[in-house]
Amino acid sequence: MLANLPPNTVERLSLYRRRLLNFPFEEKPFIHSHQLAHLLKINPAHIRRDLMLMGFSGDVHKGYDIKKLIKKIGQTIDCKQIQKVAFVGVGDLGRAVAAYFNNADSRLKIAATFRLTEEPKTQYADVHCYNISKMKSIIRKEGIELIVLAVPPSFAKEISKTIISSGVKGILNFTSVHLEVPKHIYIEEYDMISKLEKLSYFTNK
Amino acid sequence: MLANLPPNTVERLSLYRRRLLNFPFEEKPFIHSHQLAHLLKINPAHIRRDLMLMGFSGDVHKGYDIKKLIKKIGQTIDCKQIQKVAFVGVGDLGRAVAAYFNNADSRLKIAATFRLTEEPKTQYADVHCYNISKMKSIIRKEGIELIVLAVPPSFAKEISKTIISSGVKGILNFTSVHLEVPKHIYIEEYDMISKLEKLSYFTNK
DNA sequence: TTTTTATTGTTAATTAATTCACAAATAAAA
DNA sequence: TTTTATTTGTGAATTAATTAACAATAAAAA
Ligand SMILES: NC(=O)c1ccc[n+]([C@@H]2O[C@H](COP(=O)([O-])OP(=O)(O)OC[C@H]3O[C@@H](n4cnc5c(N)ncnc54)[C@H](O)[C@@H]3O)[C@@H](O)[C@H]2O)c1
Ligand SMILES: NC(=O)c1ccc[n+]([C@@H]2O[C@H](COP(=O)([O-])OP(=O)(O)OC[C@H]3O[C@@H](n4cnc5c(N)ncnc54)[C@H](O)[C@@H]3O)[C@@H](O)[C@H]2O)c1
Repeated sequence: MLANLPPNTVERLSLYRRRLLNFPFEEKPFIHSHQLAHLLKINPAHIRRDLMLMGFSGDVHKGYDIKKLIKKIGQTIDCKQIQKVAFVGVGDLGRAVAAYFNNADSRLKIAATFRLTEEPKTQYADVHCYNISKMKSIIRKEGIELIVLAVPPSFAKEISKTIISSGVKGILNFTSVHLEVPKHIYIEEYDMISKLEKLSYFTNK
Repeated sequence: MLANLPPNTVERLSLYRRRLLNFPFEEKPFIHSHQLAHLLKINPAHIRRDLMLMGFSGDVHKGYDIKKLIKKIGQTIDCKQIQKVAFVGVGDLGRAVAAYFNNADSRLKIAATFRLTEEPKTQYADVHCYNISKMKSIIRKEGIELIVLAVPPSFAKEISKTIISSGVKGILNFTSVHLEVPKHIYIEEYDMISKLEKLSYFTNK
């Protein structure tokens, strides 16, 4: 359980949980590996293997107890205490992610959002939206460890420097800008266009 | 070049292109594998291998000619003719992706967007925004092949049925809902929260 | 009761992805 | 001219991810 899980397993466990939370488990409290696999379009052996890595067991006939599984995934991948997240840049993308995030059950908590001006709104995702100039002090005061960065590309580099010097542990970078970060900061990037272009390539054979 | 490239290579080639398009190649027309690798935080051998798979060669001392490389990536991963894309759901997320998309250079073209009502705006990303009721006929009339789906979860299943029956080839599904699609339709899903939860897991060791 | 059927847990096998390592090439330095 | 230093291109090695396979189990059917 405390063993180091492979990155892909961690990501899948998170996906299993989200799907299961949307599953009518009050009526159907158990699920088989092939059923969950079907929902996620992956191989059933994958699921059994991932759950095994967590040390989670199902019933050989009933399958997996969904409530227990959701709980176990939490114990495995969630941090022990609440870990605070800030959104830097709350335009279309930041707002979409923040809203989506607020529905998700986990031990991550949005503690602040930052943008250039405080107007016209001072709250997003039920937390205060501060002017970017207050970012460093608030990250420190609140003990924010994770950042979702979604500012316009032209500001990304400059803002990332402030973020890094505030002592965060991880950044999910949505800007397409290369950020120079020290090794102890974990950075994850994502590009939706590359997904679309991949889709295009493979639909054209 | 027409060889089947590994999925991860296709995705990376797209990323290389986006980074290179943001690179000042008018002043610095060549780039070395280790420089590009640094920008993308990957291994230089990775880059050399991916370019080799495309059949692209660099100069052993100057490195890779950036303009030529961008062109070669296009010839390799872009479709031959323009391939049309529609955005179904143009809320925060759909708008963010559509706007980002419009900056990106490729042979994909947003041909229409759809949402529940036509008000208050009838254009997004410079194309007309139609009422969802017109989706099927417009997908067919325009020959739209790819869909970016970003509607509220409660509508996703129903809307996906219409999309499928319209004869598209691929769907990039941002809703967290399981969609039943026939095998000949390529579907790609993405979940930002699982990325954040992964970030959380690995920043906590 | 016995047989059939289905599913888990797990090891082994396979496949895919990544990285290493180095020959070949050649510009720049000595 | 000769040496040194780099960097590409690529096969080989390694590592990670995925899938197959099946013994063990026990419910359900016969
Ligand atoms: N990776 C992807 O797939 C992807 C997809 C869409 C958008 N993007 C990128 O995400 C970023 C945000 O996109 P968007 O559509 O939400 O943009 P947007 O213009 O709607 O929002 C930008 C946000 O950043 C804030 N901001 C602007 N300047 C700032 C500053 N100096 N300091 C702090 N905050 C500032 C604005 O107040 C606003 O909240 C862009 O960089 C865009 O290119 C990436
Ligand atoms: N995968 C992820 O990481 C991720 C992240 C954020 C949001 N999401 C999901 O993406 C979707 C969109 O999120 P959002 O924040 O943009 O939501 P939103 O409410 O801002 O936008 C929804 C859009 O869908 C349109 N719509 C509503 N009902 C419709 C119908 N019946 N037919 C056609 N269009 C309809 C609306 O007009 C609007 O344009 C949601 O399902 C959300 O859960 C996923």
